[in-house]
Amino acid sequence: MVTIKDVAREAGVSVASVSRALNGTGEVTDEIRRRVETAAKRLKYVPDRAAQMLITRSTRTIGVLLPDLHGEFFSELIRGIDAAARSRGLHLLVSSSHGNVQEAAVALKSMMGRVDGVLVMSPHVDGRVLRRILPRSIPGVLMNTHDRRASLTSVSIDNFGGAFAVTEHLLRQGYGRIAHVAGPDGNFDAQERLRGYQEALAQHAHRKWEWLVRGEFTEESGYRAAREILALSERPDAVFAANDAMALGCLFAFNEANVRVPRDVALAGFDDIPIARFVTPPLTTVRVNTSELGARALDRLAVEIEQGGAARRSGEVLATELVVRASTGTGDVVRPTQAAIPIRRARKGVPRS
Amino acid sequence: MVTIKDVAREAGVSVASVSRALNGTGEVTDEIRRRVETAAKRLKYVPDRAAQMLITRSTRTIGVLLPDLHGEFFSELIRGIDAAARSRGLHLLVSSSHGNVQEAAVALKSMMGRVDGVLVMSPHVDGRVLRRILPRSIPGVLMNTHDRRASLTSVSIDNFGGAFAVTEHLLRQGYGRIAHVAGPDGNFDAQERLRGYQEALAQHAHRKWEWLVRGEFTEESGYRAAREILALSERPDAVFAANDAMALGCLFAFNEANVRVPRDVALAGFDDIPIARFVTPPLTTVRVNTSELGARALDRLAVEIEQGGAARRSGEVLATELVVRASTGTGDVVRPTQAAIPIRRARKGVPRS
DNA sequence: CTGAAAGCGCTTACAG
DNA sequence: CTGAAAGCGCTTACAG
Repeated sequence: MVTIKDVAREAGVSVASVSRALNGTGEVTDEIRRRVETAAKRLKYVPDRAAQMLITRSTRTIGVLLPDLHGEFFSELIRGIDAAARSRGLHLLVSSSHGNVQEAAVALKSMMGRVDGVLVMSPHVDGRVLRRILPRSIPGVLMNTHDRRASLTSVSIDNFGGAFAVTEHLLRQGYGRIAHVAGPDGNFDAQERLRGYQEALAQHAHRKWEWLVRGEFTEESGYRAAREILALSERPDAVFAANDAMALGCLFAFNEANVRVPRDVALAGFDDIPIARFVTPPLTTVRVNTSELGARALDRLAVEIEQGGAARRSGEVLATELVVRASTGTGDVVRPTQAAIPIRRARKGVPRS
Repeated sequence: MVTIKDVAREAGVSVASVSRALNGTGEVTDEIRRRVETAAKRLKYVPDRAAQMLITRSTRTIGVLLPDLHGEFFSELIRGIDAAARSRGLHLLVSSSHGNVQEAAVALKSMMGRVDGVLVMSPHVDGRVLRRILPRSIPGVLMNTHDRRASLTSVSIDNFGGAFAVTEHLLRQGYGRIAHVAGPDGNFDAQERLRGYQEALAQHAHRKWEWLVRGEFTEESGYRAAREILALSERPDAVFAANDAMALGCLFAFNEANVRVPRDVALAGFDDIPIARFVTPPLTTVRVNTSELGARALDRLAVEIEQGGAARRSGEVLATELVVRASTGTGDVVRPTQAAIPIRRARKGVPRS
């Protein structure tokens, strides 16, 4: 292994000068810089990161805690985080696949000392849990997780606004009996989407019909939910599933039962996964910019790390787009819903589309 | 920050004893162990990773280099890698989204000193490139990338066997004019799948018809390929697309042109993405255990790290499964193709299903 | 079994 | 501008 001493000897200078020349910190004559650089190149010198970390107290690394990874959503999220990290010269230490709070806490603790901050999205880790685990000196940013005390920065998708927009779209299309296939109990996204659905119905006082069934955000649970719906004596004329995977499960069940979409029942989802526009009929849904969610969260965290505790905590909500396709009876129009707004306002439950 | 010195003072012992007691290395009396543990707990002591890395020359971290992340495949891959890493107490430093060799090399170099080994899957990094970048002391394992000189361990999906099996299935179903929508030129998976298709045709000497069009592994390119196919004066009676995304694009184009699947043309893909069984008709395809690919690659790498250069390099190929669905004219049978075999044999081009 | 001390490779006041 | 030296927090022969 070639160390800074070897370079210093080769260049005929002190290790201090090597450090200064290579890092661009402190003044160094051109002559010395040149000699150091050629020596470093000749010896293929690579500074030892561990030693740098130890002395500078900085790892240039971000920890990323994710739930069990399944599907497109996470690859997009990581993609956004990675691109933002790369452009800032930060490294990413990722950990996923923990099934409960304990495992998540272990994963998080084992990152301490290796990272300058953490990005967290986990059904098991909310603001309270994260605050308890994290040392004061390590900033953390929550993704798609609400922090009640708002003492941690969070970045979220506008689940409420998207669900509101799609429900309102169905109402405007003339559907009056809209069922909702909700996501798992306790899931933040699921709660917000349910809230958007209910708020839109509440705004249209003359349409009081409401029907709810729980799913697990999987195709299978969507299929089962649709079977339940088909068995109702009083069937809905439209179904809004809390994500596209469940909507696809519904579509499968409807096809099987010879129930035509949208003629017999309209169908809408959430996420705009790539396949949504390839199914028959193409699926009305809400487009979510997942990679941007990751990128924004990383940017926020980077700022907090740089400012070292001086940065203001904040909540940010990312806009969604309503994507209207044939499954709700009409064309292929894409309507933006709203621009990013502070979370405070988003949580008031006021329609914004 | 609380250091090992603080714990030593609190427990009334030397730092050496604290280190020994906490790490379980070297003999320590129960009395000392107890005092150290309570002191560590009371002070919430967490060993500084950077200092440990510096002195032990071990990071307990694996670097993972991936191409631009798109789709389900990568979340599954990372999932498999992460689970295997967790069970060995290893951390994961991931980097993706580099568009060329230079960027990949920079990413890889910036990992040096932070990782004990690297896992690589990148269209821009083959065995030769990786060997040039990596210091001798850092082992590397290639995923789905062939190393000509076989001086690096690699773990791959049996693309050849899967493509052979699906093509043979079409031939046995009686299709004689099978077109292939290939993946990008120079892509390893694409090359192997093409080879499997051609080898299966070659084995059935009486079926000489062959037609090839290049795609980019995207739905859009599959759609365009199908448009080309539809324009042929002499149309094929079956299409084998090199991945499911392109097969879905084909299906979309066929539906649009009122060409019925499988009545007018049979269709098969590769990957068995979740949606494959939900489209109409359900898609015949080849199932790939992506998370296992990641897990196996990590396990191999971990062994090489432990053995420190003494480990034998090896090639491993993971079996695939042919999944027969309605898009090729029949039921829902699932047939395994083969067990994992050494890459040497796999590369002979002998049919194994 | 235990402790004093060396040393991992680097950065950064400090003095010149 | 440059170099000698201290020190980051830890592990591990070494001597007792």
